[in-house]
Amino acid sequence: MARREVVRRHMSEMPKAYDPGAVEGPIFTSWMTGKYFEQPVVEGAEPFAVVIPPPNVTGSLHMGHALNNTIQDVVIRRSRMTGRPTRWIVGTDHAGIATQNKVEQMLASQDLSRYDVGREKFIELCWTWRSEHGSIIIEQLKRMGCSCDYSDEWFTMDPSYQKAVRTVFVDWFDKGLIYRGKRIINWCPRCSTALSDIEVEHEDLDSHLWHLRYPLKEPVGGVDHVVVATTRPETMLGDTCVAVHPDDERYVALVGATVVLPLLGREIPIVADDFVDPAFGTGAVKVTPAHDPNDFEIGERHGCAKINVMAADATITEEGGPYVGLDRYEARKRVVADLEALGLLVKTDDHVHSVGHCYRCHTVIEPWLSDQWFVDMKPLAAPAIEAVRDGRVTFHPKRWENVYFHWMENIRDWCISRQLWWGHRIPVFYCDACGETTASLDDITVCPKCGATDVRQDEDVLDTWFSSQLWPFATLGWPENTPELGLFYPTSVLSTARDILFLWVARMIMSGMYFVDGEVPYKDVIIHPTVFNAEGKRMSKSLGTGVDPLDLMEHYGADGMRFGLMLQTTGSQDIRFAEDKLASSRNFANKIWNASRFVLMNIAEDYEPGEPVVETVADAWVLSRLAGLAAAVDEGLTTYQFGDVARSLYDFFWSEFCDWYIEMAKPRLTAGGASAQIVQRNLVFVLDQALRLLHPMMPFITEEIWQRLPLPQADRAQSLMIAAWPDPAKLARFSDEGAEQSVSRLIEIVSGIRGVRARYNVPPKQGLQAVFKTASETDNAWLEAEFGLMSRLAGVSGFSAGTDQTKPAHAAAFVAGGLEVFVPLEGLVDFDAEKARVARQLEVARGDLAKLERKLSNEGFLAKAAPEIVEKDRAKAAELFDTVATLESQFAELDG
RNA sequence: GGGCGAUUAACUCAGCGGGAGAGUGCCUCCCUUACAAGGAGGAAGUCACUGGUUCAAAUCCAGUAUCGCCCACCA
Repeated sequence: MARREVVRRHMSEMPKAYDPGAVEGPIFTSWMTGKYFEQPVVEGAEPFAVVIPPPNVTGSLHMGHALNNTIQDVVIRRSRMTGRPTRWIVGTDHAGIATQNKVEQMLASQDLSRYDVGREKFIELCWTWRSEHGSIIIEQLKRMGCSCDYSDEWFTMDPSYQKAVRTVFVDWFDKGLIYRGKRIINWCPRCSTALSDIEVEHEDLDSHLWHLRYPLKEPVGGVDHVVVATTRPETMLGDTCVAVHPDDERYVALVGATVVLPLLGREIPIVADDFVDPAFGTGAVKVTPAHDPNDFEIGERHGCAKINVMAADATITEEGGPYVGLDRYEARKRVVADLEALGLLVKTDDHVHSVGHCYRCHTVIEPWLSDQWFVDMKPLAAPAIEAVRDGRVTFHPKRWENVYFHWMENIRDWCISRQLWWGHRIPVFYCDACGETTASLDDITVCPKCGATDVRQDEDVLDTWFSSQLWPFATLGWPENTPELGLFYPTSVLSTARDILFLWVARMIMSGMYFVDGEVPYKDVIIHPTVFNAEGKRMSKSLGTGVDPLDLMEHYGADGMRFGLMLQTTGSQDIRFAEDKLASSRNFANKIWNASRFVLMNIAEDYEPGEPVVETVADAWVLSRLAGLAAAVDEGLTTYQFGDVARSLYDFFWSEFCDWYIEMAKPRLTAGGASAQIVQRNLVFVLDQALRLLHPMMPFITEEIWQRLPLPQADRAQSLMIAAWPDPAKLARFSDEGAEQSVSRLIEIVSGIRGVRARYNVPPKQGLQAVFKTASETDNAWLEAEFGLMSRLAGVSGFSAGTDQTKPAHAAAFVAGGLEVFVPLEGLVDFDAEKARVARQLEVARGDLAKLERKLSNEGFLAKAAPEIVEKDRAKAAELFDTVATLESQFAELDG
């Protein structure tokens, strides 16, 4: 009922310019009210699901989100229109470190730390923070028009999600895939937590290679010291041996000797180890097993002590003797200075080396020895590698599969424990009485082994990515065996940025296959381009190099931003964000608006909705082009070629529908009668189909217009969102090669005449005459039939045509569509200019002809090229030959 | 150290074996009853370089240069 009113809205309500701000809000509300985002499951139809990469609750929309969510919405809306039960699962990620940082900052503003408020209160504050800020990004997705199922919004700390996380942990723990160990991990002294290897960002920094002289306790063969090279001199406080290569003749005699560690006086051995590269530095390595993964290995092999000289905040511990309490960089300075004072600093070389930084706060990470929980990844990786290899999961573009394989085949164990408070607490309980360690789905207070009642839970929480990896099935209700899980798993497409390929994508495949019957979590993975700024730099809020999607939507509309992004999403090329593309898209929206306004304005009072009818070549042409468009769009979306699709839509709508078909339709509309009725139907039909094809990329404007279209009953729907997607197979009936050729020819001739008009500055209102010298009776008939259109489009009021026509005096002349065209211009022709122009054309035509003739006289070409190519070139050569002859005679005439 | 991507018109980018394209910008004309966020016309490119494959190369292969990205236990 409400819809009826909407349809009846008169076009006078359509302002001359499209105003996205006035349209988008109400349209989105109507979608929400209509519950179109929650499409019911239909028996027999193949479900289609996408899980959104859950944005952090701390997040706000940036250009990466804008692009990624446009892609997902395009795919989702297209699927929904094809009638498949379609769900876009939405939600947010609790984002352990990021959220904890936010709340800690908040506390810091009151001069408080998390320790001041305590764990319980702190977690409570995190929940409060989440409820106050966590839905900002969800609202921004709505602003973009994203058609997620907001009625079922997920959060990675929901009770059922917590259950999924615990189920996974306990299962892997019981299977021995999760273990605890004392290892060198990546420690962020600022966040005060361990990080996994892939949460560390390496950056080459200019630094130094310090050469330190370590004295021997007793000289060996006259040698009283060994020189080691290091990039982190402060770690020498934790040195427990010096290593050399066993075959290094310079040092072989020293193996087994004792070094007195400077500054601390500790006696440490010289050991031989294959790891040492004799060519690097001095060939002698100071070994600090507690502060370097390689040194850890060497230390293990030689039974050296592991002395931890650094505290959690990267200050020196008591093990560092006089340096206790100093920050690591202050300690570095002091150690170097003190060694220099002792004459033990041999030299300081400039040295560039790669330094790891925390991916959350960019603090330099410290390799640090500590007790952590790990996942044994190799057994999980094997089936996930296989799934991509055999095509159960396909990456787009495909080359990302190699990146995936490389990482998966060299996968290392995953450190999953974090020394944070906000997150999924590790469900492990220790019994101090009997030493038992238990992983449990439910909290326990009694030791299952000895019955002691003072069990305590592990203090750490899990890596946020540990819970994120469960997203595709935890959001479908797993570990319960829900109907949703059966219907929508595996999901259809995952679209994401490449920087979380390992952190998230790979891990979802591994855990999904492990827990859901060996089934992959999604069939297609789209790795979309990264959006950079105009200078090609990463967009960054802190550096002020970013562009805010909300501002863009303000200026260009949500549709303008979406379409502009889609235009730039081509191949695998990263996007240097070009705002002028958004301006064209906003203009495009305006074009759609005005073309629609024109169509609606020209619908007669007694208009009867109905099927399109081919009355003229223009009708046949536009329907044929539409059929081609539908096929191209459908195919392009299937293969995720978003840029191609956007361009096809743009070109069809603007260049073909607006510039030519609407212009060709005008005389018929003005004339009225049966022909007007037919052309109205065709205009409505083509517009309707075009709006459907445009809808996934430009949902708002298309919906707003579509509601006003007078469609046949069968084509109607409550919303364009759920209207039928144009079926290329059905539209193929409109394909008409002949009509396409005929109109191409017409366009060529009209453009030629317009060119004459522009060259001689003939005012638009001044009519022109045209004389066509044709080659056959067929041409004459064709001209006779199509002249009406031509006259309107080129402003030609009269014509004569025939095989015997000759060039009138004072006429401009050109060749187009296989005809010689003369436009008499009494007194207007500038002979010199015209001569120069014809000469130029002649030169080009002769050049082309010569090139073609050379090709056609090449026996290799004739023998080996495909016959249809040869045929095409022959026809082209014949045409060029005629053109050259014509131009030559024109030139001769001008000469005389 | 290993790998990947890019190099096409002034700018941003398509095209990826057989006629060099688009948008923006620029030049000329036009406020024509859908749209000046518009219409019509136009100028503008040894497709980075070198070699190879092919009847045919912007397109495939190899190498070079420049820029960018990723991976790697680079004391």
